[in-house]
Amino acid sequence: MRADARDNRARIMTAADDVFGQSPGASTDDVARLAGVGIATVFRHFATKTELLEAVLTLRLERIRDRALELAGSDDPGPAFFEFFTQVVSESASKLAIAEALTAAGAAAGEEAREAGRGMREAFSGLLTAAQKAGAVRADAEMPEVYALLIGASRGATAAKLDPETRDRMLALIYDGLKPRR
Amino acid sequence: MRADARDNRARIMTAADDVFGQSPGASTDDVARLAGVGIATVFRHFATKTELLEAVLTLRLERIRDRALELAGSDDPGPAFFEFFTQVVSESASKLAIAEALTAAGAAAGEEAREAGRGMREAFSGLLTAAQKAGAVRADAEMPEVYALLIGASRGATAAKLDPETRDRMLALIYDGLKPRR
DNA sequence: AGATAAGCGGAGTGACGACTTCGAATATAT
DNA sequence: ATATATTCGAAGTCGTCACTCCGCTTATCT
Repeated sequence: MRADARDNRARIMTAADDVFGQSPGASTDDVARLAGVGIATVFRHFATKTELLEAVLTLRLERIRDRALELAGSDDPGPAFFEFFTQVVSESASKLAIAEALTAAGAAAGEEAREAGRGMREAFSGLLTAAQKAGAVRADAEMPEVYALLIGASRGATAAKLDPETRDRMLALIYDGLKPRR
Repeated sequence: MRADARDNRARIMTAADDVFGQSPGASTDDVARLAGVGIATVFRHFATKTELLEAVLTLRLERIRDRALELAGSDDPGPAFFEFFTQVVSESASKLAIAEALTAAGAAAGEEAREAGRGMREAFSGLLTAAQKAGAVRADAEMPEVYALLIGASRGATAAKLDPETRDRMLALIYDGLKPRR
């Protein structure tokens, strides 16, 4: 692969991440313009718009997974779990826009993105069980509903454009529900 | 207004509610086809697609508000609050699709829909304070974050396509966080 | 029943966006 | 330095969708 081609690919990805993160309905032209390349170049690297969206989404998911794995190394599982939860919710706005764009564009997520999602959930699951073993999270809360809470909090915060204080108060309520019953 | 016109208007509204509730990206033709009328008829009753979406959304919001007002009359405020919460979350899928279609189509919601949203939130706020007075919900939880929870739970349940059991387990976690600390 | 005004359907129209084509430009290999 | 194969960008093409125009139909009033 030629050096300039690789450069362009990278520039397109970051531009797409930016553009779609802000408005899911953005056009391919918008991406090309921000990346400083022609439209054809975008389509040469990503055969379809859906493919581009998938690539961007996959990257995001992998970054979140890495963050989870990093925190899993911590020797204080309780705080690690809650910190991860909070972080994902705070950064949700742009990620969600991209996921939304994908479903809007071409129905289901492709294999690549689905695999990335799986990896992310596994890492999160690891954080959860560690926090439970440490007694920071009630033992009878299972992965599906806790994950649903994560998604819900993220989407809620994004949709309602919550200011940070309200978001933190909402998270505090959720965390109280997750803590062991006294 | 002629009788057949009123009939058609009603048929168009229910068709739109149905169609947009299932897929926010649906076209006006789809609505006309389901309603059994021509496209022009749709546009005669609703000058723009946005207007149609707003009408449908407003209707939904008003129905929810009415449900809240109805439950506010109950003499058992705790259960009334939680029942309302659960019900809104269960029915969220279609409502959200419509709200999404609106924002996707024409930016912000118009005056009519915003007014309906305000009314709905007021009714919900009434349920909340009543439940707090009855000691069923912790007193230090305020409207903004509780409302954020409602939105989040709804969006989460919809986005993740939760099966009813997981959804109920998630709600149980949320409700535990809302109950007074022991 | 007959007049008439309101309502109706379906074939346009114009804009927009995903994707393609093709001649010009540029990186690498000798 | 020159050849050549790859990449580039701008101007298309094609399909879709919101919205309009106009001749026909039908409810309502006398």
